[in-house]
Amino acid sequence: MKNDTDFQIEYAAARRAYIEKEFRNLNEMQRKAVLATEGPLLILAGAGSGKTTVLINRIANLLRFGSASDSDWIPDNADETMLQALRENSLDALPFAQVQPVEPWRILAITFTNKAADELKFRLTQMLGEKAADIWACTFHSACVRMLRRNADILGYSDDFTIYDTSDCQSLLKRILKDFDLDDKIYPPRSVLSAISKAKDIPVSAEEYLQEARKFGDARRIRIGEIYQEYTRRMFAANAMDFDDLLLNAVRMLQQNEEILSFWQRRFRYIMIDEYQDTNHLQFLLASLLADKHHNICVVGDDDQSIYRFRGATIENILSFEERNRNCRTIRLEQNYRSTEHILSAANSVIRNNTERKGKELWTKAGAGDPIVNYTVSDENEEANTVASLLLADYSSGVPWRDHAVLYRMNAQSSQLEFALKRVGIPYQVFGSTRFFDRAEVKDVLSYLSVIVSPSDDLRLLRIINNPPRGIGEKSIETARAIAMEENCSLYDVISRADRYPSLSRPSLRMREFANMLRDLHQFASENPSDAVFDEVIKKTGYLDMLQNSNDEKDVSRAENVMELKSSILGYKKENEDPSLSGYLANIALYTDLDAFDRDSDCVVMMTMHSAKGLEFPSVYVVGMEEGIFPGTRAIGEQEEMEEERRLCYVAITRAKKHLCFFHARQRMLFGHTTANMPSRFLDEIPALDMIQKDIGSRNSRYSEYGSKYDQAPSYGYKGGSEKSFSHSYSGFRTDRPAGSPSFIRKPNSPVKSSDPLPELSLGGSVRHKTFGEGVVVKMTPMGNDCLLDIHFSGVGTKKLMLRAASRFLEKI
DNA sequence: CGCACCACAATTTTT
DNA sequence: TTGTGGTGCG
Repeated sequence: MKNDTDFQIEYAAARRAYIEKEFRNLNEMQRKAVLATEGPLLILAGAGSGKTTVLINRIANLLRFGSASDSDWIPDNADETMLQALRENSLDALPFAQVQPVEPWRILAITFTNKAADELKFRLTQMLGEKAADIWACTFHSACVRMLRRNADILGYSDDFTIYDTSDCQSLLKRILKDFDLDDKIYPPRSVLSAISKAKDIPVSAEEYLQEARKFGDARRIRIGEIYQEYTRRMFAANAMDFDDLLLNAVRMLQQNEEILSFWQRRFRYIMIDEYQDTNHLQFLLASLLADKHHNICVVGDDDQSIYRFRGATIENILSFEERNRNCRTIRLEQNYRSTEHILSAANSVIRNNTERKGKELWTKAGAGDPIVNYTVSDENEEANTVASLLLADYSSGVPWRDHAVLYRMNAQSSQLEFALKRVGIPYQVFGSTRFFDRAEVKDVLSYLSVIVSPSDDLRLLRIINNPPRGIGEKSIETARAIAMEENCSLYDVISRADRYPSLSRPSLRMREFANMLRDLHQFASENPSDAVFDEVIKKTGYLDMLQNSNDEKDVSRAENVMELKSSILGYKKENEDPSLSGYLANIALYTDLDAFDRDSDCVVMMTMHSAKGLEFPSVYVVGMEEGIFPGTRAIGEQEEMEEERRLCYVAITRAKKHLCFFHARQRMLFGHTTANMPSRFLDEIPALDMIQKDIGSRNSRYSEYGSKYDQAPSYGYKGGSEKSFSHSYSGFRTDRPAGSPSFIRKPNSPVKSSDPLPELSLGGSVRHKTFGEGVVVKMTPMGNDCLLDIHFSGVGTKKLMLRAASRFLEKI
């Protein structure tokens, strides 16, 4: 009976039905995607269509049922009893529904951000428990690091290679330009770096690049080729890799070594890649290599959300996935679970103006919802004030701060908004300005730690050799560098035996003292945990002393930042079984500010539209909807650029769940110049039915001007501490721990400490606000441990303020 | 050698 | 307007 074809079909169908029941909470398309386990699969997932849910359930399906949902194969021992059990959905039918359940470590799930990876891991753990820990859910870059740490030696790197972040690369490049005596106006570091990055993406080596450039006789390209070559040489000498190198070297490693390739190919039976529209060519190569044995590669993406073309992402990867994988199945997820109809209609209408796309229409069962509001304001101050009052109004009707996001095109637009919110006491979090790990003092200390791990890291050694000052001057350093160049050894080697070089006789002693200190620290690091190394470093180098003995008040916050770094080291130690200093440093390099996004703290979120990708908020405020800003000047007249801007607009719109507001100003001051801009063309692309117009007019402009006088004073009225540290959020590592995060996650601009004295206000009492002047309290509405105040300021009008956070602007009179 | 002052330029940036 | 990098002086 058991080989009977009918039975086989029946059994497979019953098995599939059984599995389908497990995923009955998904919609049909989602379920299809979850159950299609074998072979290449392209999931075109519109914004808010539940793609993470699909990813997670797909993994769950693989772990639980293996390929059963997508296979005709039935076990030899399959019989009527088992079929019956499946049909009856009986509890012990599970084994009958399994075909080679997948071991967790055979799954590779690639995301683009650490945050997304953490989120994935967290949700997988929730669903699957402990075994989720063995799934490789990580970014391309961290996957590469993990693979390279095992075998980078075949490429000539040692396994404790360091990772250079963008600013490290920039300083390296600047050094090279200087040494080559090239003008950084003619060879701007950023664009040279991007040329190198593009070359690596193809990938083309420095030698090939040079050869090609020489063939065409292009002088500039030859120069860039030479820079590329030197850059590569120095990176290698420092045992360092930049972000592109991580990918490039992983690819090289797999291409060059059959054994390693086959190891990883066999290991990853299923590969999933999220945000596929943002992959570059190297990432495509890497994925292709890894998937070349099992061909079980599932990519999820949305061509309409590709907004990183400028960074080398190629939409081509997703557009041609079907051609490249002939037996590929494609599933479209178009039902949106996030937004209301008006918002989706706007999104669809805007993106329809793009030509290069697969074509997709989002729809929802959520209902029409509230129309979008398009505000016309007179200038950027009124814009900020309007946002602030809308936020306050919403908060006073019971909506938490965290439900709101303010999005803009450029980080430079955030400052006026910050002041407006600060003034009325709205807690907020700004993302994307100076990263914590980019701060000079943090980089300094990290450089010490890096050099201790790998002394051949010339770049970082240069950063600290005379910092704190130890009498090793520019001249001496140059001499030492020249010797290092000549002897083809590292700078460290030269200074540690400085007494051997007559030309270094004067700084010799100080150099050797410094080298000895590093050597001792290196020794210390091999026997002590990383936090102790940190302590030893700041003690022995006198770095913290330097900050603490300084008269500059900025150094107080610098010292705080340095100590914050220790928290992050401790955090790393706590979360890793085998914490090493080099592991910590690698982790840092791959860390971004967005990872610190803290949805637990009740704050309004401010970020660029780019950073907002992948997030959602009940209320979204998009400011600066003006020609020349969004779309930016550079995109106007450039078809491709414009389409990217439009995709960005699509991303911004689809962040909103319920409420969406646009703002455009009649005139705006940006970079010190006032310009009058037309409303953004994207606004015209939104159907009138979905959007109502509101003109704030110039009624309030007098008051905003009054306010603007103070808006320009950066640290106005702030007692002690650094302003910056309050308006930014940063933290150490976060594998998802929703609550109970260690203390180094700082709550930004959070309502003032409850210990701070609050002005004792009473209804009808008089106050003075540092911006608005004198006023009378006309209404007090207690909210949680705070209080919403309505204060009538003479000549300004009635303003709503939050007592706690606005108290530093307020005094009782 | 360190600090102060002035010119200059300034999308976006998952790693 | 803001931040940064280069130069010149004490």
